Amino acid sequence: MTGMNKTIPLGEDIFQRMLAKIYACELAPGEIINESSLANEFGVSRGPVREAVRRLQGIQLVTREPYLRARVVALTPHEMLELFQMREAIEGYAARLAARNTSDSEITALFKDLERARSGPGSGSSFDLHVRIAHASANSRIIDTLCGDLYHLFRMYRRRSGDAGGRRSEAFAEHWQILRAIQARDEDLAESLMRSHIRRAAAHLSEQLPADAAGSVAAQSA
Amino acid sequence: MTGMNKTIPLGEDIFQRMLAKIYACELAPGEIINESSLANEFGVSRGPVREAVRRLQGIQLVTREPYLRARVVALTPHEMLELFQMREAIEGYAARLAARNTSDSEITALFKDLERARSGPGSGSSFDLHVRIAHASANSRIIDTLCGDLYHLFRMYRRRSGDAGGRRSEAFAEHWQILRAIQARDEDLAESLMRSHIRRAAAHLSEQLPADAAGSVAAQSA
DNA sequence: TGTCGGCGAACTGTCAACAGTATAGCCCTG
DNA sequence: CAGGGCTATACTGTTGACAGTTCGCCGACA
Repeated sequence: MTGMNKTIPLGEDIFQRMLAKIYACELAPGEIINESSLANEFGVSRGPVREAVRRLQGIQLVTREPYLRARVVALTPHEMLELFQMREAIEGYAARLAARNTSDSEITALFKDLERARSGPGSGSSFDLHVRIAHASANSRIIDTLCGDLYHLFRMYRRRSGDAGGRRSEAFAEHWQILRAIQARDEDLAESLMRSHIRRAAAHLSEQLPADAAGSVAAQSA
Repeated sequence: MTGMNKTIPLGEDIFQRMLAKIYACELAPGEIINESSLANEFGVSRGPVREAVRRLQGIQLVTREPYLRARVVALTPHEMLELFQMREAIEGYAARLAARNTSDSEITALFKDLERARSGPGSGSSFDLHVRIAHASANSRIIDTLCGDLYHLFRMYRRRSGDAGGRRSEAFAEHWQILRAIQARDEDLAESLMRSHIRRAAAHLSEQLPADAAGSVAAQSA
């Protein structure tokens, strides 16, 4: 039992647990973060919690001004659309790079996984292809950005943005087309399709956002 | 004299000063960061320094693994090229948005500033247009990324990547063309030109990098 | 002489206490 | 009864000390 203790960096642990709490909405968007209460909830001092909060601030999951309380970030509908524009730019380019660099065997593997995801469990399978394409871009900076900051933010809000609806089968078809373009090594088409795909997802989201808009805005009304 | 003290957040100050030191290469790429020595150099405790280092880690200017010493990031030539690809994706899209959203008066102002920069001081004027276009995109997430993380990294390395050479007049011509496309509201052209511009800059850089490559790699050889 | 093992120094991680600031409630005043 | 200023409280910012880990040095041994 004493074997291979992984050198327990404590603040790192707190960081992961807070990330989990944010995903689980135990720390909801707009909610105030209290260092002290979190500290004794986790059974540690305020130091590690402080460190974790700073790192969360670094990846834009919490906002904070000097002597004010830190809050879990709450995206307004407008900021949400800006996020989608950012994804359109980066993921589109990732698709282009994927068409340029991915090996044929990797592409067939992607097709298989896509096929499997269609009949598989509903949640999570949709965006996984985006992550896979990000990795296929072979650009580690792009990978880190898409799978890090943007992915965190997106994951936070995915639960409320009904990924369900008729959009699911459409999304599958669009994913399939993108993979086809990558397989055909058509960089322009791959990028164009990915952009359209994300733009459609954004449009679909903004249709059902206005109802939620009041809530999002209310969260940051002082 | 007691009027308007700006509520001095101390760790924030250390953050800024460390940023300045990194820009000035007093903290050179690959150099080891020592919390204690920095602390008594700045005349504060280790706490604020620690906080500043975490934030620098957050914006990818320092790398750090659990119990190991933190270092100022040292980009390999390969990572440098990845950075340029990222810029190509985002700045290209920013140019597109600028063509869509910028007001006519703002565009003429940009032309004026570009003209003025040509005969003005050499340093800094080149990239400023990129910053301006980023702001013109009116997407705050794109602005933050381009003027934050990526800009920091880029600024760190600009001094050594000779921005001089015949490239300077070429860069001006390319900038002028981009602005023309934005003025004409030709989104596709604006994005395409911006991408070409950045790709050419990258090519120009990679030509004179291999000489430096040994140095960059040496910095991270244990 | 070269290499392995242990010892010590230096650094990072963590903690509990202290200082400064903003928020909230209360009292006083108009 | 409403509004403004004051006080109390709770939270963030900062500090110095302590614990755990890694790295470098030195000596012993083959």
